[in-house]
Amino acid sequence: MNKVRVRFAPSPTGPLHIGGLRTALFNYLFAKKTKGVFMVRIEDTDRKREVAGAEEYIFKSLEWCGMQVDERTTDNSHRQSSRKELYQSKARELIKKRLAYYAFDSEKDLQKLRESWGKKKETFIYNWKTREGLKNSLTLGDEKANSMIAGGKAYVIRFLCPRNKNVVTDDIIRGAGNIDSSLIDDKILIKADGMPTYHFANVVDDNMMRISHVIRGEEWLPSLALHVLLYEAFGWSPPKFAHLPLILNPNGKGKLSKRSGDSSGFPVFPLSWGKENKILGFKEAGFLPKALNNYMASLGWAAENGEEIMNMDELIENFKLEKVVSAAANFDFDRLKWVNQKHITKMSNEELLHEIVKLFPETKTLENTRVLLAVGLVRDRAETILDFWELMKYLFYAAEMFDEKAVRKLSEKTKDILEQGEKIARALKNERPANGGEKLIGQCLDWANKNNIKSAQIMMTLRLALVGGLHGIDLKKIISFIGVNETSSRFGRLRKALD
RNA sequence: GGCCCGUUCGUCUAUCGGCUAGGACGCCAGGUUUUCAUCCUGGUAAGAGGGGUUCGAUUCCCCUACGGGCUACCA
Repeated sequence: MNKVRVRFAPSPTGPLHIGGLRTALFNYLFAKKTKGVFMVRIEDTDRKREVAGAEEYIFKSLEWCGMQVDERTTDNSHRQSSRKELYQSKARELIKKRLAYYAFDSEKDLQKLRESWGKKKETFIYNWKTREGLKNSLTLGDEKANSMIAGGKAYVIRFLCPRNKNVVTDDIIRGAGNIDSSLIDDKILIKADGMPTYHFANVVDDNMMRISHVIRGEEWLPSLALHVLLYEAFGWSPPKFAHLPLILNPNGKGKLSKRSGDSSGFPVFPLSWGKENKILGFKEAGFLPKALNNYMASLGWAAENGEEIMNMDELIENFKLEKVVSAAANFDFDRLKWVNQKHITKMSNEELLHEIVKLFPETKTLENTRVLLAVGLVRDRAETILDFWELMKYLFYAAEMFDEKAVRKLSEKTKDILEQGEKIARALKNERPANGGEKLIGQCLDWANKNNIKSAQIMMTLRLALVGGLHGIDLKKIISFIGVNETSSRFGRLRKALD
């Protein structure tokens, strides 16, 4: 078998979203699995839709996800816009072979035709059915067409789609298919501005770049027959195709979109985007790239050994293109969070701290060993990296506010409890910090016992004083971490707050 | 409208004609945690409908329904 060469071919029309990223991932996994080459090609043939910064965003996103591009040029050649002349000369080859022709119909004319056909409840298609009544080099003759072009008349180059031909297609994921070529239109190959359309540039480039497998989204399935016809027209053998299932909105209605992410409160982009990075990405929301990759891979594919939590190496190891499912998958944010949490549990405290510092620069001002210790204390509770600061804040700073609901649960003996706590804490000030929690809580419970106070009540009171709410890690661990002095002062703070 | 693709628990999926349909997320219950989580144990819940083929269909074929995609000088 020839060496595998695959490409991820996005359009720089905006931030890459999770659908495109998943396509990139499956290309990458397949390339790595087969020791092949992973390339990126920027399909920027529509200058009107090009968005500044989008290309950079694509590369940054791939980098963040850990998908290294194997062949990356230093010039412009990864952009289709750099190859305008090539496509034009290729289109002329087809004209010479009488497999393509010039057309002069204006966009307005065509639009009118579509409208009038629409009124008849029919669809206008520019092909065998209609081309003979339209303005093109087939009806006008070569001579006339050439002189029009020489005279500066705007033109496009169209593919002369054969009639009544059964086009057989094959797909690694979906198997064989066949389509009647009479249904396909004479696709524009070269637009009036001289740029190629997607279909043409795509076929020419895949051939020139010796792409072995085209792995792309399902939305391209309807044009597969056209592409096959194009390869045939050139006499090229086509690559193998694999059309990936789409990622749908959580409710299954439509392709996953930014809008649904907004309204349901989850990101759809890997990195932040927009003015002042207004739109949050998965990165900023505290997701690990390996978790995102893991989750994206699970949309439409499952490892044969049943493994659910995999890093990139394991994904590559287990990946099989032919095992990708053909049905579209609904995006499920809850499951992504679970995958992320599982990846967090596999990381060391040091690795976690490294990630936390990136999201919370303020932690840099704190003593490193203390933060590391805190990370170890709270790590089991984190779903995302973004959760960490909220989870360990109280280990570094006393709460500014006390949870109101919790305050209402306090008994009339609260002040006694806190005063007693302060007394016990003061008496323990020479104790080794590590023992502080154990001793302090032990003595408080003894005292509570003797004074007819329920242990649950005293624990709740002390927790509220130390944390500011009724959540958080074991009280003994908190006290040992912050020390008896700080503990005493926090007891005092709550006592004063209740005055 | 036309064409294409799809349809297994609410969700992601397993099943290469033998199924008491498995796993995971979520949800519910219990246990651990003197809190909240984590964690553990258990539970809930599915092959769209109708025809074939077959000794036997979730699995193969056809029809219908539903969903999605495409139908541009966008990709």
